[in-house]
Amino acid sequence: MSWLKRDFFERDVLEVARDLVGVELVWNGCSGIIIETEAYAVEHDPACHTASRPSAREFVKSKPPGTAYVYFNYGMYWLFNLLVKGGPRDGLILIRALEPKRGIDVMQRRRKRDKLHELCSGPGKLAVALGIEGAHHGTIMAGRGRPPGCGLRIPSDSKHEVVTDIRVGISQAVDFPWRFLSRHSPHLSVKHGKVKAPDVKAPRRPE
DNA sequence: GGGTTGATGTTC
DNA sequence: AACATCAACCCG
Repeated sequence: MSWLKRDFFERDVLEVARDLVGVELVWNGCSGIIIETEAYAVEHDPACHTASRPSAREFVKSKPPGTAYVYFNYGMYWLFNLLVKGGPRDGLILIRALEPKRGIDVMQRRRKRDKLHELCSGPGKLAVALGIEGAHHGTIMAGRGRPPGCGLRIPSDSKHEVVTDIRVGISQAVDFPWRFLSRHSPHLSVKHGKVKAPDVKAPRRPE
């Protein structure tokens, strides 16, 4: 049982996203096994923040691999990502679901839910459960500078059948098969990725 | 079950 | 205006 080091995040973003399934995310007294991730690539991926946000490009440029990229979405939820950098493809990996392990009572209180499969079965949910907020943007999660309470650990008994799927909840590059999940886990977020149907209520383009 | 909707605020 | 979400609510 050892902490992931910085070089884990110095590889191709898809490889890292797949390898994170089965890894324990440890966060200030709470933890869970990562069972679902999504990869976003810095280059040639319209769904990645770097495609539209200068601040995200600056983050990638200035931070070391293994740094937490935390942002606020839909006016309500913090989403937790990890920076991959220094391999063939740089990117950000969204942590989408955990199997709760440690600090379950604390997570139940924060989530106001008792059932284990409702604690961390989604990226917004797991941030609430772990107590992740904007102040944690930039937390170093591997290598030198990592706070003692936070990190990524390889469990001794990691047995996961990793399945690939398309990414969830986006409207750009919807068909990239860059979602990775542990098959049959009861702690996943949504069941299957689906290509969004055209929105009939979308405003028509003026003549 | 599945589909729909409102809550909410940051970024560009 | 769009947005890497969630839970409550409807209907059946």
